[in-house]
Amino acid sequence: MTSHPSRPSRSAGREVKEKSIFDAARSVFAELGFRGATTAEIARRAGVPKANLHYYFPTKEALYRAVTEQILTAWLSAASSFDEQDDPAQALAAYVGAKMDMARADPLGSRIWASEILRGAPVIRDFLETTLAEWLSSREKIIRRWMDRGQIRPVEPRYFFYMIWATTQHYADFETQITALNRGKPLSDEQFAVARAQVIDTVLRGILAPI
Amino acid sequence: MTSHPSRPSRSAGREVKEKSIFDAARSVFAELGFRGATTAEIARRAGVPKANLHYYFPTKEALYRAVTEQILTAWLSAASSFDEQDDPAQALAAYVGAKMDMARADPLGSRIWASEILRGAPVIRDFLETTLAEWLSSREKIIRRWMDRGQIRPVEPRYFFYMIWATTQHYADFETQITALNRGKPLSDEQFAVARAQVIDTVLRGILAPI
DNA sequence: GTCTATAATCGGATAGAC
DNA sequence: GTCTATCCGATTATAGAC
Repeated sequence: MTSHPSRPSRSAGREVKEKSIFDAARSVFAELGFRGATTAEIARRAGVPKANLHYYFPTKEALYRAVTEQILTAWLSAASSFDEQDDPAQALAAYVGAKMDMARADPLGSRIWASEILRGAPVIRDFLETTLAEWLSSREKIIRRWMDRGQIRPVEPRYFFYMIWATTQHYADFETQITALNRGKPLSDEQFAVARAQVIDTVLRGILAPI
Repeated sequence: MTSHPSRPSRSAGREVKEKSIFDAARSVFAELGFRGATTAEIARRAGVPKANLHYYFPTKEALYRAVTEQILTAWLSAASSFDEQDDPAQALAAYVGAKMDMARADPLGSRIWASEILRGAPVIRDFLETTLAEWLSSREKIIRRWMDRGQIRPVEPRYFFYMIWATTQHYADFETQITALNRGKPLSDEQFAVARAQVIDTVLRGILAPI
């Protein structure tokens, strides 16, 4: 009975193989985008025959959607790190720090997002227009409250968030360039820690009202 | 004699057609990257038969190299906007402003650069490791001189430049996302002017030593 | 569930008439 | 210089044996 489970989810081997395909897909999509990626290359990196890949994920698009789905889920959980705290410095430092940690922990996710945006966001457009837009609006209100209280300088909240997103994601999306400018070596943990602290500090100094 | 010039450069029609292919290539490479782009789609957008494209640019890679070549040239001319002036605020404001203007004037160039970095920079790697690295080193010295004089706060110059690059290029690379977050409308000239001013202001406040 | 073989289509590039 | 017709390798996906 258990040797040939009709429902694949029962098999532990399935999960392992599915994950290796999934991970390989992430790396190929991150490098080459949806159109540039080939199922042959994904299968090669996963170490499975191409037909096997199509058994687990019927089409290239289904695989791509599964990958983006996971990225949006991860984004949602990280977005909550921006809590409505009373102290803007503390809240912003936590948020920017979390974004830097994400870029470090999952650079591929950031790159797939970037690539999807570059091609016009056909798959995640709805997410951008609904979930992301709502999130941004709600945070905008918090920022404006801080401004009204004189806790931060007056800024246009949207452009302020774009700066945070751009700067933090840059460490993932442009890792190739950063490495090339670092004598060919990826940033060490120590270097990244310095960059992380400096990004937080510069962002805060840029927006906090001088005492 | 002139009706069938042996050297194509003699023909004015050639320049027009070459440019339309070149421009179409820029837009397709910016959206889909080198691998994702197809010569058929480039020819379609240029309004020429595919074979005609291959007459002017023998291979897809030759066309891509011509496109990147132009981007590196544009970068070099913009890089000089960071002059060794005595006043850091003035020099940095000019540089950041110039970068914002570039992102607005030529978003495609920025996107092609981003896409090239995402795939590991096979074509511009040498440029990154030589020209760009040297430029960064020389500017780093200027920044350190300003720090020594107490004109700006102590920062790691490299990460400071990464923030400038990331933030300014974000307006080109993530235009799709920014538009989606702006009720589906691209930033107007007025909105962009606000963003531009705010980016300059925030960067300066983040690094300038409080008086 | 797995994987070799293959169908069907796409994409880069060229031949050769005009 | 231009462009239709076409070659041929690459690519997505499936058939069908195991």
